[in-house]
Amino acid sequence: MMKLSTKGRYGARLMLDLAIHYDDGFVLLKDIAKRQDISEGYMEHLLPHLKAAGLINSLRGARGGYKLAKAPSEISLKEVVQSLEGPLTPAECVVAPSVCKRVSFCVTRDIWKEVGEKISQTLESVTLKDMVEMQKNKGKASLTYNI
Amino acid sequence: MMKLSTKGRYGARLMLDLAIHYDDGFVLLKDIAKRQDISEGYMEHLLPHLKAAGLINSLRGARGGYKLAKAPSEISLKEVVQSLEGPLTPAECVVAPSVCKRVSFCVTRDIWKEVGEKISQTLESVTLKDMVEMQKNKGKASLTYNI
DNA sequence: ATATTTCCTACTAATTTGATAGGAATAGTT
DNA sequence: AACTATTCCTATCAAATTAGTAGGAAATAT
Repeated sequence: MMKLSTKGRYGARLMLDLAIHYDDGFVLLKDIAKRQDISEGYMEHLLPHLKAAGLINSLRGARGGYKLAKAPSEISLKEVVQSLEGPLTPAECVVAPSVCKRVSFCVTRDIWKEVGEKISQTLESVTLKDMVEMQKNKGKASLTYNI
Repeated sequence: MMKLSTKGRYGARLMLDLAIHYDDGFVLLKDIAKRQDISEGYMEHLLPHLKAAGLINSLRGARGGYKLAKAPSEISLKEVVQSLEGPLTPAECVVAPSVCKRVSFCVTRDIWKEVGEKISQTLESVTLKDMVEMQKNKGKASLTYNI
């Protein structure tokens, strides 16, 4: 149904959490899981992908944990989602022409390609820093209106 | 993986085929299936959705078949995909807030919503007529370069 | 040494996806 | 009226994907 899987969705929240705690050194997965209300065991599966993409660093053992490999302003949501979900295109044929013999004359493929580019652009325009700012503003709003 | 299912992909091709044969009256599913190289039995499952969305008309019995309910220029790809895949949003929470208790303060949700709007805009800007034109140009190009 | 933490692999349950099958209802044709 | 062609409807099924659990090995600080 044209949906992100939990990989992309949880991954975005995980990285936002790391961005919020960017100045706190290494952050425990346990703590992220608790704050984000995501199963620690499942979230563990996301980390190798984020690490392979050069987005996070980790330290094992006591006092270990995870932290961003770059400043929040240097990491776009596109990198995060792409590292977890693969190519941001709505159809496989765009990125792997061999899956369909109609690629050379298929009009829908051209359109799927365009849609993928729009998705990429949108996600690329949002950095983790932007998201932290958005979060701060949300907190302020709820303080103003909900109390 | 942020992909359309075959419903959306096959549906787009089905509707393009109907648009190409818009002046030929009722078109046989059998013929569409043959031209598009899609299993007739499977494609049958797409038609009720397209009909419910008011995009096609059908006639049973001998001399029956399917045809567009409106001119190709009056049908956007968005309507087609949406009728088959449901809401064009990358996360369920955007359209069904009850699935997650974090919606009120979740930043990622705001972003998923924005991405969904971009996808909608892109698909809405393409009509079946546009796609027919694209197809014609492709045919011309292949005639020029491939022979 | 010991406690803590990441890291790695295997397994499993649930859901979704893609597809097939059989026949009922309908509309033209002879 | 009988016949043929077609849409329409429902049930079933296999394969793939997704989401999650479990157990323990490797590494690091104290």
